[in-house]
Amino acid sequence: MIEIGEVTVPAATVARLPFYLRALRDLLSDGVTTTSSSGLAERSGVGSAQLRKDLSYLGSFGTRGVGYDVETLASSISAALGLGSEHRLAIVGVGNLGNALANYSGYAARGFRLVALIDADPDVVGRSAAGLEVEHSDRLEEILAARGVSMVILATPGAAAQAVAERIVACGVREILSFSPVALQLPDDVVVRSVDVAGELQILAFHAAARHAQSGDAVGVDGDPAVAGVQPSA
Amino acid sequence: MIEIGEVTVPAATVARLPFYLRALRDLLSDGVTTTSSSGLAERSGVGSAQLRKDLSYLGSFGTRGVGYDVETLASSISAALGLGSEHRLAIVGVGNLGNALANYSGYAARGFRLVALIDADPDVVGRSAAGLEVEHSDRLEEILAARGVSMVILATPGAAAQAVAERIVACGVREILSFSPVALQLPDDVVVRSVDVAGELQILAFHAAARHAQSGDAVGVDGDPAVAGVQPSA
DNA sequence: TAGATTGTTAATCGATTAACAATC
DNA sequence: TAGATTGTTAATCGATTAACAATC
Repeated sequence: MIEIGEVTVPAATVARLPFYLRALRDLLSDGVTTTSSSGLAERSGVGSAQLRKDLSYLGSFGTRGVGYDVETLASSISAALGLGSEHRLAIVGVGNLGNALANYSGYAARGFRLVALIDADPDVVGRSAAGLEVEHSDRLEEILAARGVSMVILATPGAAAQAVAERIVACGVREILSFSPVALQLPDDVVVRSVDVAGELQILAFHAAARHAQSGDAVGVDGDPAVAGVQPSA
Repeated sequence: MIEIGEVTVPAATVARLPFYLRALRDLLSDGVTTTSSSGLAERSGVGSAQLRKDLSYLGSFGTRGVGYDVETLASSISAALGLGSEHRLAIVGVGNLGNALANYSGYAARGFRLVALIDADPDVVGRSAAGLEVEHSDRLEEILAARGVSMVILATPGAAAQAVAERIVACGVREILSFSPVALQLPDDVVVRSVDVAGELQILAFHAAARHAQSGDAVGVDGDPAVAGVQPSA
């Protein structure tokens, strides 16, 4: 659970808010002004009861008998997600993946501003991407402070991740999105979200193995949120 | 839950197996031959009770009073994940991100073999990455069949994702790792894992907002697996 | 034997789902 | 009013945690 003011929002709910927001924005750009919990739920890949329950943690945004105003609900969720204020973002580790993430064009539209690219490799330092020059990690502390970075995407090799993460945290950063496949050991007040591509593939491999064991042996799949044709964020 | 043979494995457990496997491989390369549930749990970023419970779904691999043989346990988890057989992988959508994923060097070591790169953009078709040439999506069906693809990484723009996913599923592929931020509507027997970078950043933004509301307003964080300094896969 | 550590049980906790009263 | 749809309650379900007997 995550408490905001007097309100407590389950972690699982928070993880679904971006889905609702995206579905609402899609509706908006289709010119749809009103939607129901079942319509929005279908677009988001969840059940309508779950959608209504999730929204109920944030407040009461709909009209009984009518549904939700798409624009109002989008603003409310966006506000709940703290997307009103700009979040200044640095990418640390500008290899293949870091570079691809730097070139992602959706940051601004979502309230994020990429303000620094940092790497330890002299061959990478000095290159530019997304209008920024890659700077040397020797100057990490200085750069994070000067640019007011509050969030970091960590895309270094696994071996470097822990040490770099500690330096980042020492600069006061408390939100990290890590692509390094290691369990970072950091203070409890630091929020780390991890994306592990190889791990995701292994989970898929497990499902494939279960499927094969099933036909011929006796296997089935049951109640796994990751197993439905559609499902929210890992 | 996911049933394998007579055994049922909770989805949450499956999602942690890759962490244990990685930690075990790290131990192996450090020359460590034996570990305890608490030692391995710490490396994996989970509690020791959870680790033992997770392993108990797969079987009994340790020795009371002693611990686990690192190599044996790694093999057992690897087998459970179905990494014994090779999984043939295609990347559909070879933009920034798809290209970065193509250049990822860890597939082979993890039992995956990248056998095709497919894109719809004539400017991208014909380029090469990771020793493969990007082929046109007009020939998607033909390519997936000819190469025996069983798993696909989908990294197309959101607008194309649903249609392309349907074609992929029509080819018999049942495991998809999607980087497109849309809720794919696919048959229930298709397993979709989704990675949404912008969504992850939004979740971090929510935590940042909660933190700020906390100091000065009254907010706290409570029991969120994503909130601990270390935590498993999104 | 004494110490250590597993595997499992039972209790707790959190998340999901179904149903429905409130109400537009 | 009749129909529709929300917001919420209560029941179910699944996951985590703590504790401990089994046993090396």
